[in-house]
Amino acid sequence: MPAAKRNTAPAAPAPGARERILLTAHDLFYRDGIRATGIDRVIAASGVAKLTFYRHFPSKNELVREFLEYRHRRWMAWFVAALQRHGGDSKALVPALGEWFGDDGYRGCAFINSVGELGETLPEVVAITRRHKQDMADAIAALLPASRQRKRQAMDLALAVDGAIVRARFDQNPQAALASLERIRKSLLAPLGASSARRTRIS
Amino acid sequence: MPAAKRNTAPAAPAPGARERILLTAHDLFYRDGIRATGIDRVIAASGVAKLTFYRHFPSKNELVREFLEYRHRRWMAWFVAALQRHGGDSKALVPALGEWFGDDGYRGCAFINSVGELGETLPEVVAITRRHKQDMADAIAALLPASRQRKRQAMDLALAVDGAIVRARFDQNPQAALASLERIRKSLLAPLGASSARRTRIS
DNA sequence: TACAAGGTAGACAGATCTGTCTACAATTCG
DNA sequence: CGAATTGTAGACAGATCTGTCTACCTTGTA
Repeated sequence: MPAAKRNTAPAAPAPGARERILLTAHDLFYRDGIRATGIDRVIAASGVAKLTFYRHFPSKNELVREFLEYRHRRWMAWFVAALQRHGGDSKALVPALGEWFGDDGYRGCAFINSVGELGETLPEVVAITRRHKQDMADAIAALLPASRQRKRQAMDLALAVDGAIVRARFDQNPQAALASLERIRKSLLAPLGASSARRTRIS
Repeated sequence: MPAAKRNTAPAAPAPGARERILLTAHDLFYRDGIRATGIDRVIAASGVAKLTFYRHFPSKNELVREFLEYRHRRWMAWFVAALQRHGGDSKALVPALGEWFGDDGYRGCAFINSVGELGETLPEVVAITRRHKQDMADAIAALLPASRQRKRQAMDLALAVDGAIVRARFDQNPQAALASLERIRKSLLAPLGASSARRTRIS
C-alpha cells in the first residue's frame, strides 16, 4: 500500500516552490553553514518534493550560487535602507550595523563565511564576494562628502566594517566592535587627520 | 591473498605518529576547510593506520580542538617574530602581515574560518577564537608606546587587522588591504588624532 | 626470553549525502 | 477534451564519512 492517495498539499500550491526553496536554503545556509546543510534537509524544510527541487536547481552548487545572489540583493537592500534611516551620512554606519549585530540570528557575513568554506572548492564564491564587497564599499562611499579621497576613504571604512562584522561574530557582545569602528571612522574622517594634518596650514 | 607481509613503513618509525597526524591535519584543515576534510583523508595523507589515529584522537572534534591549539601556538610564534624582524613598533604591523598575505598558501585566518564553519556545531571554537584574538591584540599592544589609551588603540588596530586579513583572502592582491590598514594605523596613532585634537590647544 | 606498547592493514557498520528514477495527481491552457 | 506543465511521495544507487574491530608485526625493556 504505497501511501495511498494522501495528498496533503494541493500539488500546485503556487506560492512558488522555487521561492520557498530559496528562502529555506537561505535560512539554513546562513545559520548552519553550507556544507553542514544537506540537500535533504533543505528539501524537507521547504516542504517540497525532491524531483521538484532538482527541476529548479540542477545541483547543490547551483543552489549555492543562487543563495549568494539572493543574499546579496537582500542584504544590500537592508543596508542602504538602514543607513538612510539613521541619517544617511557616515555617522549612520555604526548604528545601522548595530541593528544587525544585535539580531539573534546574526552569524557574521554570509560571503566571508562562504569563502572560508568553499573558496577552494567553488571559486565563483570568491568572485561573488568580491562584487558584494565592492557594492558595500560603494554604499559607504555614498555617505561621504564628495572629495578627491572619497573612494579611498570608503575602501578604508569598508575594511574596518569587515573587521567589525568578524569581531561581532565571536565576541560576547557587539559593543566593543561598534566602538572600535566608530573610533576608526572618526579618525579617518577627522578634518585634521594624520598625514593630511601635517600639510594643513593653521589659519 | 591479503597483501602478504608487505611492510612499507618500519612499523614504529618514531618521528611521532601524533606529530605527523597533527601536521597533516593542520595543512588540510587550513587549506580546504574542516568539514571538507574527512578523517580518512587525514589518515591517508599522514601515512598512519586508522587505529593509530583513533588512539591519539578519540574523535574528529578532538582533532579539531588540537588543530586550533596548535595553529594558535604556531601563528603567534610567527607573528611576534615577524613583528620584531620588522622593527618591533607599530610600523612593523603592515610589512609583517604583508609576508603572510603574500604567501601562496594564504587562506585567511584559520580561526575566523573555523567559526564560520563550526560556530554553531562546536561552540568551543568560538571560545578558542576569542582567546586567540585577545592574544593577537596583546601582541599588537606590545608595539605601542605606553599610554592611557594603549589597550584601546590595540583593540582598534586588531579589528582593522581582522578586516585586512579577510579582505586579503578574496581580493586579487593584498596591496589594497595593506594600504588601507596602514592608513588606519597612521590615523589612529596620529599625535593630533580626531577627537583628542579638538581638545588640544594650538600652542 | 617474554611481553607490553605501539605500530600496520584493512574489513565493516551505520549514517548521511548527492543525484536519478518511477509512479501518480492537479492545474492550466490550446 | 487532452496534453503539457508542475507538483507530490519515496525508493534507489553510489559515494563518503565517522568510528569500531580483527589480525598481525616490531621494538624496547624487565
